[in-house]
Amino acid sequence: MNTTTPTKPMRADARRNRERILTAARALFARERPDVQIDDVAREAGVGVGTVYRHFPDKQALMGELVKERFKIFNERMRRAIAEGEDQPFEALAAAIRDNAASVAEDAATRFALMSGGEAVFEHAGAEKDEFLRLARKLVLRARRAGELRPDFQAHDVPMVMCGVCATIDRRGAPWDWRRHLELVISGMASTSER
Amino acid sequence: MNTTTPTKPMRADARRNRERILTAARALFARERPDVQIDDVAREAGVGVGTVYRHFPDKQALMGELVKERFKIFNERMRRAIAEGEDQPFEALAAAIRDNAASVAEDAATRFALMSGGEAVFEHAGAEKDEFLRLARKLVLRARRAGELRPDFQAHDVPMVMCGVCATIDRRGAPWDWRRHLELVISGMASTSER
DNA sequence: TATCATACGGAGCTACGATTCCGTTTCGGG
DNA sequence: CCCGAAACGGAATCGTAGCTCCGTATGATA
Repeated sequence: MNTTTPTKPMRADARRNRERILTAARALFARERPDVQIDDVAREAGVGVGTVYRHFPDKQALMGELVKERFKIFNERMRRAIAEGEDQPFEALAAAIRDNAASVAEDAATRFALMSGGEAVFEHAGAEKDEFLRLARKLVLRARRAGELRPDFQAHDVPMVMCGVCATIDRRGAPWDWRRHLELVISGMASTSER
Repeated sequence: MNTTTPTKPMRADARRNRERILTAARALFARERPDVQIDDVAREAGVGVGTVYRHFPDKQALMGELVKERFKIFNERMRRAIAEGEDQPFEALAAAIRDNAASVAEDAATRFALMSGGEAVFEHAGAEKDEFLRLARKLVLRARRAGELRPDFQAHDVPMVMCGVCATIDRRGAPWDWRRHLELVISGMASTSER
C-alpha cells in the first residue's frame, strides 16, 4: 500500500532523483505558459531524459504522479473537515472546498493535467480519486441531513464544481476573479432556506 | 463591417468550399475525442488541404472562425434577453445564460477552442467578444438595479461562469451533470434576499 | 468560347517532442 | 576494496501534425 516503498528499498540516488524530477516538473509548470516537455523537466532536474523515463514509463505517468500527490492533499483536508466539522456541517464542506481550490490554484501542474490530461493520468490516481469521492460523500450527507445543503446536491458535484472553478483559474489576463466564482458556487450550494 | 463580403465577391466554388470546411470542422469536433487535424477536416469536407489553407491561413484562424460564429449566436440571444426581459431582469439574464450554455453544449468545436485554444483564436473573435461583454453589462446592471442579483456580481462574471460550466460539459464518463452545475451557479448569482 | 485570374488538390517538407538504446558511472553488500 | 546489479546521460530515432508548393482545373468576363 505504501507507494514510497513498493517492494524493494531503491537505491539512494534513485530515490533522490525521483524527487528532483517531480519537483522540477512542478516548478516548470508553475513558470511556463503552455505544456512542458520531458526534456525540460530533465534539464531542470539536472538529470538525463533517460533517467526521467526510468522513473516514469511515459509522460502520462509523470503527470499522474503529480495529480496523485495533489489528491492526497485534498483527501487529508477532507478528512480534517469530517473530523472537525461536526457542529457546522455545511461550513466544514465549504471550507474544505475553499482550501482545496486554493491548493490547486498554486499547482499549475495538476491544473494542466486535470484539464488536458488523458484517461491514463486519471487512472494513475484512481485510488485517491475514489477515496476523495468517499470522503465527499460523507461530508455531503452530513450537511444534507443538517438541512444546510440544497437537497439535490450530490457527492459527485464536489469534484464537478472544483473542476469548474479550476477552469477559471489560469485564463491569462481574464478580467475575472476565480475566488468570486468559488464563493458564487458555494452560496449556490446552500439550501434555499438557509441563505 | 460585413464579414461575408469583405471587399470582393469571391468565386462561387470558393464560397461553397469555405462553408463546407466550417461544417466539416464542426462535425468532426462533435464526433472525435481529442483534437482534430486539418487533414481530417479537409477529407471530411471533400477538399484538399491546400484549399483549407487558402481560406484560413492557419489552424487558429479556422478555430477562431468557429468561435466567432458561436459568439454571434450568443450575442443574438443576449440582445433578445435585453429586449424582452424588462419585467424580470434576473430571469432574463439567467435564461440567456442557460440558452448559451445549451448552445456550447452542442458545439464541441467551440468548447475545445475555448478551453485549449491560444490567444490568436480569441483575437479572431475579439469584436464579438467585446460586444458580448457590452451586452452582459447591460443585463447585469439592470438585474442589479432591480435588486435581484447579488450586488458583487460583475459583467465579467458572465463569461466566467460560462467558462466554468463549459469545463464540466465534456469530461467523458464523468458521473455528474453540467445542467445541475449551471443551476447551482445561477442560484448562487441571485441576491441573498431573493432566494 | 477564349482567356486569365482565381481556386483547387495533395504529395512532400519541416519542426517538434516523445521515447529508445546502449555505453558509462555509481551504489552497496561482501 | 571489489564486483555486479542498478542507475545514469544524452545522442539518435520515430511518429505526427501543421503547413508549403506548384502543376492543374474551373468560374467569370468580354
